[in-house]
Amino acid sequence: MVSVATWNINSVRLRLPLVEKYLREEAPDILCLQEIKCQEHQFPAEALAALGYEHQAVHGQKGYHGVATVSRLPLREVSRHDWQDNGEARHVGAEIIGKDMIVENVYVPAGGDVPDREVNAKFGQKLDFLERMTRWAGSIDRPTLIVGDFNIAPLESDVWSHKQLLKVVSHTPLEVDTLQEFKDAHGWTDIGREHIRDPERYFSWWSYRSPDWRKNDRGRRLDHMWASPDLARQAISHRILEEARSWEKPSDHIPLVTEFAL
Amino acid sequence: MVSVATWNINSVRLRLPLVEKYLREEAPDILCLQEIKCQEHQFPAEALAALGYEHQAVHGQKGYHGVATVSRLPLREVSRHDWQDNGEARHVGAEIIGKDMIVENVYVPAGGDVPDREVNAKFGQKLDFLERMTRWAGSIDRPTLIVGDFNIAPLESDVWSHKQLLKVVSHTPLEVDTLQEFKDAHGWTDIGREHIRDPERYFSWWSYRSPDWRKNDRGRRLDHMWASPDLARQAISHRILEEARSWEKPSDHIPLVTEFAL
DNA sequence: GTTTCAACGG
DNA sequence: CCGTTGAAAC
Repeated sequence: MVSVATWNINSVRLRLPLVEKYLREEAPDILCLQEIKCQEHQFPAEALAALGYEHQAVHGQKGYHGVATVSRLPLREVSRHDWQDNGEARHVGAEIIGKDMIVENVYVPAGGDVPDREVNAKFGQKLDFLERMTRWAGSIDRPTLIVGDFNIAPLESDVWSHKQLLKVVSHTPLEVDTLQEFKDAHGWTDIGREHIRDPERYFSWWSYRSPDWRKNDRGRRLDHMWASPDLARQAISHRILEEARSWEKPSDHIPLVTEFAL
Repeated sequence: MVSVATWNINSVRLRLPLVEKYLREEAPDILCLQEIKCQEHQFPAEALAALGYEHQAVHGQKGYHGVATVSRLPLREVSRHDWQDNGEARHVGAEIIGKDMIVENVYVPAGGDVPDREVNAKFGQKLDFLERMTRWAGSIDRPTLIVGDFNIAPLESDVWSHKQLLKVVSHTPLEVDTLQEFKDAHGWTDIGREHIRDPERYFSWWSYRSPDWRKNDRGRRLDHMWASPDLARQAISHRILEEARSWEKPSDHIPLVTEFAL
């Protein structure tokens, strides 16, 4: 059995107590964090090692972005893709020793406000990032799990209002199509949606700007766990921790976890 | 009996819990705050009124400086001097209704790093401020108490090292002389030094930068309470609360309080 | 060292 | 709304 979790933590230093709480209470074997917002030497490596997560692959940068995979199982960092080719720390790949699984931890760019690559360079960069991921996906030759903040909610049931979000970055048809191309390039299985099936409501993020997140529930599913076909068949459970959105000083994202019969 | 306190609070919003603690435990009739660092609409008026300090004269500005006098006794704001003539909120004057006392609450500019008006405009502004106060002092015709952060430590026993601070802004002979001219212009009595007499050590401020403030004790007396001659004769006690420098997330200044037989 | 602001990114 | 940086001020 191997359990893998993913969580956009929005500053791992500020929210170290929440990460510790999560690891203590949920105890996944592997936790993939995005938006750690720190450099590698600032990552709370000892605090997480003290909880048993002594195997770590951290790709940080100053102030923005940054991803980290921490694990109770031995792990070897195998890649740091820069799919935007701009030096931002948005990916780290790790091999889980003795488990025939590669864990790709990714933080797709948010893409700015205007869904038009002509007027908003960030939107173009987001699409470029996905297109380069798609090219990369064709070369995968080992059972792979890719998780993280994809910053796209592909299904109607992935957002609180399909109609109101059609022109909002994260749910535009162009982004959804571009993500679908990535999906097809390797035949990924969307594990989350295998277990919480469309059209059931499934959100992983609620904006800080929208007050009373539980009552108004204006969420989106921006975080994902996708597996290679063979690996996906080993996924035996998947759950999300909505209550984490109500913790003291929360991240705007919640953790997702999948258990594999490995 | 009327007790008046003064405290440079270094952000009243951030340190509201400390102000509340002080008011609950020491219960002066009047508290003069400096460096409230907020606009008037942001001042925690209700919280202080709830403790009985419902009479308030607040002169705030965005982000910097700002003074406030809060009182359990009825009070009427009577002046807001701009002795720098640059719009900064560094003074508020209030009449204590039925007590024949004007309370002038002042925050003298710090004066920058270099004690030379030619190379450091802020030092010149500080001296200008004091000179304009001196001219104003000649016109005082009612029993007056002037308190606040004067940003000058005039006596040798007002600093941890007279020799090492002779060229440090706050203790230069030029500042001390300029302050003395202000003192002479009205015949102010330095109430603090009436009760904790030179050459006894008397500090009201310890820099955040100097670690272990209690052990190294590199303090200065920057905060003062000066009274008109007749009023000074009514001062029956004066004390300082050094322990406030050790409170959680403290101001770098401590509160001073004087009790008057009025 | 501590707090403020402004800018940026989300 | 929340977090980061970097400058300015004390």
